[in-house]
Amino acid sequence: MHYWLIKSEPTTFSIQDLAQSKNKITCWEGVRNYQARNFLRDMKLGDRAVFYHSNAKPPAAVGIVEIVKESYPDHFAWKKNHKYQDLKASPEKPIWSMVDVKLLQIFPEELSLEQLRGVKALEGLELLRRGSRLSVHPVSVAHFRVFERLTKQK
DNA sequence: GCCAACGTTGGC
DNA sequence: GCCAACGTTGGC
Repeated sequence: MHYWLIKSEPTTFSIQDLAQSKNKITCWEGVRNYQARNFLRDMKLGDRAVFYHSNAKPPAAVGIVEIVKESYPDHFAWKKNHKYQDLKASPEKPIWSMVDVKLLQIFPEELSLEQLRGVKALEGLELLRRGSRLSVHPVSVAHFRVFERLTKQK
């Protein structure tokens, strides 16, 4: 099993929105960065990911999701006038991928970016790297365990 | 609203 | 293939 971190702006799609989705499952559409897309394609059934609210007040890790469907074409890329439309994509040449994720847990208390930066055991986490913008990236087992431990302490 | 740190585009 | 210009992300 592998672990990941996925970012979403809560004004676009928050973890509360996920909690209210049918079966608490959503497709993770709209990734338009090749590196992030490639990580989506590496995701396997049963993998878990930290759900992170970017551009939020405060930015914070807010819960855990499970991958319930492996990568498949992101059809929003050829949906006319859609905000995720990419004119170079088509059903024959999808370019972009998405996965389905299911909510496992909403943290009882958010783990703010500021708080995470203070955790020594999280050193090296991509999210905390200066200038990091990757909206999907791997998290080591050790780092994932730290998130679990931090939520239990509450 | 500012701006650093990217990633992408396109001229050459 | 280089790189300037531009657009985006996302913390602050």
